[in-house]
Amino acid sequence: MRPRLTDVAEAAGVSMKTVSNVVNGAEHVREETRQRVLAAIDKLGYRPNIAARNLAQGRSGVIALAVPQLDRPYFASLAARMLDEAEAFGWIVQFHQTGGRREAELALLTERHPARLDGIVMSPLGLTAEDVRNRDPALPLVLLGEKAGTEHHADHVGIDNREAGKVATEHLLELGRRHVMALAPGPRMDDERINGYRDALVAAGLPVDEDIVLATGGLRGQDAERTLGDWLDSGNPAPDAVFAATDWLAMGAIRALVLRGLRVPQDVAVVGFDDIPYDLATLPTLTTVAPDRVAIARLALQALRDQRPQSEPQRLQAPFSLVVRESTTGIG
Amino acid sequence: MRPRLTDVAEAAGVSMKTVSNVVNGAEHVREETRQRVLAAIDKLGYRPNIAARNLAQGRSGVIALAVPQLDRPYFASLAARMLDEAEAFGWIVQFHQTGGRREAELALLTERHPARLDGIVMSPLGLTAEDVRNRDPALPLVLLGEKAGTEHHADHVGIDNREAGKVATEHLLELGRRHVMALAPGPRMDDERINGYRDALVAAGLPVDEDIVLATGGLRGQDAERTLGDWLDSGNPAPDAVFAATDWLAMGAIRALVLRGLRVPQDVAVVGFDDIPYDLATLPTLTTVAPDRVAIARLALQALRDQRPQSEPQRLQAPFSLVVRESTTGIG
DNA sequence: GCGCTGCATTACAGCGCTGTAAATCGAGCG
DNA sequence: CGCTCGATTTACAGCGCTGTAATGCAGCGC
Repeated sequence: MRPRLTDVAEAAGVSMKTVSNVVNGAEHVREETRQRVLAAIDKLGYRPNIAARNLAQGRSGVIALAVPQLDRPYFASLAARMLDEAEAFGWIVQFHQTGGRREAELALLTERHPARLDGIVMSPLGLTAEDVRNRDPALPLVLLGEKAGTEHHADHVGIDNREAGKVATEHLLELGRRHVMALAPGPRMDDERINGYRDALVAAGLPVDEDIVLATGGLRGQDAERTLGDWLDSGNPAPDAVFAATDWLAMGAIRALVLRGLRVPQDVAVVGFDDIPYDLATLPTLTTVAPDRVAIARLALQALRDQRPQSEPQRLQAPFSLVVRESTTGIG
Repeated sequence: MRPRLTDVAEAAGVSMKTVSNVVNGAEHVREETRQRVLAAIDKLGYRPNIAARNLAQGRSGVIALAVPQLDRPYFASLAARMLDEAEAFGWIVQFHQTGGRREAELALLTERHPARLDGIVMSPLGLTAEDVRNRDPALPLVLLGEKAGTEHHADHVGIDNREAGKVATEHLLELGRRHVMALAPGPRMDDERINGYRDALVAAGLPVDEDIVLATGGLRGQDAERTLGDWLDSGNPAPDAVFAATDWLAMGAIRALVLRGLRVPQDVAVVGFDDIPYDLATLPTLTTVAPDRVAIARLALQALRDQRPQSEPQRLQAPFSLVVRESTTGIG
C-alpha cells in the first residue's frame, strides 16, 4: 500500500498538516521539524496523491493545448516546447486535436468534457470571434496563431507576421531578385505575412504586382504545387523568387519549379515560413522564418497563469528569426 | 458553483448513488428513473468531478506515452493516433519526452513523479532489459519500437521489421535493380530491417555484399548524406538502389545522390521506412514502409488494459504496408 | 509574574465521488 | 394474504489531501 500523509506524520511524530506544509513548501515550519519530516518521507517513499490534492484544492493542475492536428510538424514542435515549459509552471499538459473543427474547439471552451481544466491554450481555426467572447470567463484562455478576429477577445500570443513577411521578402530582394511571387493559402489567410511582403516591395521602391500574389486554396504542398504549376504552364514568365506563407507551400512550390526545369535557388529563390523540422533534409534545404517556439510557449503559459476573469485581453509577441539555407543561397 | 451529484439527486428526487449509477452506466436502474436522472443532469448541466472520482476509485484515468521527442515526426504521428484511440478506452494520455535518456525513462517507470498513472506506453531508447525487469509490477507497461532486449520483459507492440525490410527490398528487386545498398544507423540498430533486406537478396538468389551495408552512425539525414557521400566520393561504384532503415536516412541519401548528379529514381531508386508525414512534399516523394500506426496505438492500449501483474509478456505485431511513391517509380 | 505577540503546530471539517452492505420494493407463488 | 427472491434503491463510510480556525509556546515589556 502506498504511504499516505498520515503515515508520514506518524513516522515523523508530527501532525498530518505539518507534513502537508513541508510537502508544499509552506513557511512557518521549523528547520528541525522539516528535516525530520523529509527523512520520514524519504524513508517511506511517500508521493502525494494528486487526485486527493486536486479534490481538496478544487483545481486540477492540468491545462489543455488544443491544436488542429498533433502530427502536423508545426504543431508537434510547438507541443514539444509547451511540454518542456509547462513543467516549470507545475502544469500537466493535456493535448487535444480539434481537426480545426469549430464544434471541437467550442466543446473545449464550453467545458462539455468532464475533466476540470485550469486553462486552455488553443490554436483556433474554426472558432469565431463571437465564440471567444461568449466563453466561460472563469476558464483562462490563451489563443495562438493567426485566426483573424478571435484574438481581440482573449489573450493572444503570436509573432509579428507582417514584419516577418517583410524580413523574408527583404532577404530575397537583397539577393538581387526583382520578380518576387507570393504564395498564400487563400485571399484572407495569412494576410499579414503577405502584407509584410508588400511592405518590403514598397520600401524597396518596387511595384506590387497583385497578379503574382497567388492563392493556393489550401495548406498542403500539393495545393501550392498545382497552383504554381498551372500558373507556369499557362505561359506566365517564371518569377525569380517565391515567398511562401508556409513551409509546406514552399516545398510544393519547389516541386513545381524543379519539375519544370527551373533550378532552386539559381533560377528561383524560395523562402518559406514556420521552420518545420524537415527543412533540413529536403533538397534544397529551406530558407524560412523561424518563430521562437520556446518564447511562444513561455509567453502563453505566463499569460494563462496571470489571467484574471475581468482583465483586458493582451496581445503578446514572440520573436522570430530568418534562417537562411540552401533554397535562397545555394548549396555548399 | 458547479452542480454536484447531490444537487442532481435532489433535483431528480433520488439518492446520490442512483445518479452515480446512471452516470456510470450501471445496470439495475429502472428506465423511468434513468430518464428522470438524465433530465436533471441535463437541466443542471452536471459534469462529474474527475478528481473526486479518481480519489474514490483509486485510479487516475491517465496513462503516459513516453517518447524520445514529440517533435520527431514519427513520434508526433504516433502520439496523434494514440490520442485518438485512447478516447475509446476512456483514458487521458499524458505525453512525456525522455530525450531517449535512460534516467528519464527510468524515472517514469519508478514513479518518481507524483501523478499516479494507470499505465505507461513507452518507446524506449536508453532502458536496459534489466531496468524493465526490475520495474514496479503494479504499473502496467507496454513497450513500442525496436530497442533490442527490453521487449522480452514487458508487453511489446511493433511491426515485423524483418518482413518489412524484405518487402521493401523485394520492391527494388522487382524494379530490376541488382545493386541494392542498405543504410542503417549503426551496426546493431535496426538489425531486423537489414536482415529482411538480406532475406530478400538471398530469396532472389543474389549475393549479400556486406560492403554495401553502410552504418551512418546517426539517425539524422545529415548522417546518411555524409556516409553515402563519402562512400561515393571514394570512387566506389554507385548502387542502383538504396534501402534506408528510416525515412530521414533515405532523405539524406537522396541529397547525397542528387548532389552528385545521380537521378532518383532513374539512376538510383530509394526506399525509406516509417512513412513520416513529409514524405509527400519532398522531391521526389518517398517510397516507404508505412507501419499501421492506428493498429499500433490500439494494440498497445489493449495490451495495457488487459495486463495483469503476473501475466507473461506478450509480443504483438501490427500490420504495415509498402507505399510506393516517386523515389522508386518516378514522377508522373 | 502576567498578558501580549507572533511563530509553529494541530484538529477537524470537508472537497465530490464510489464501494459496500443493507434496506426497500414488487412480482410470483402456494 | 404472507412469503421469497431478485431487482432497485439507499445510507454511509471513506478515498488522501488542504483550508480554516484554534491552540501551544517562547520571548518580551512592564
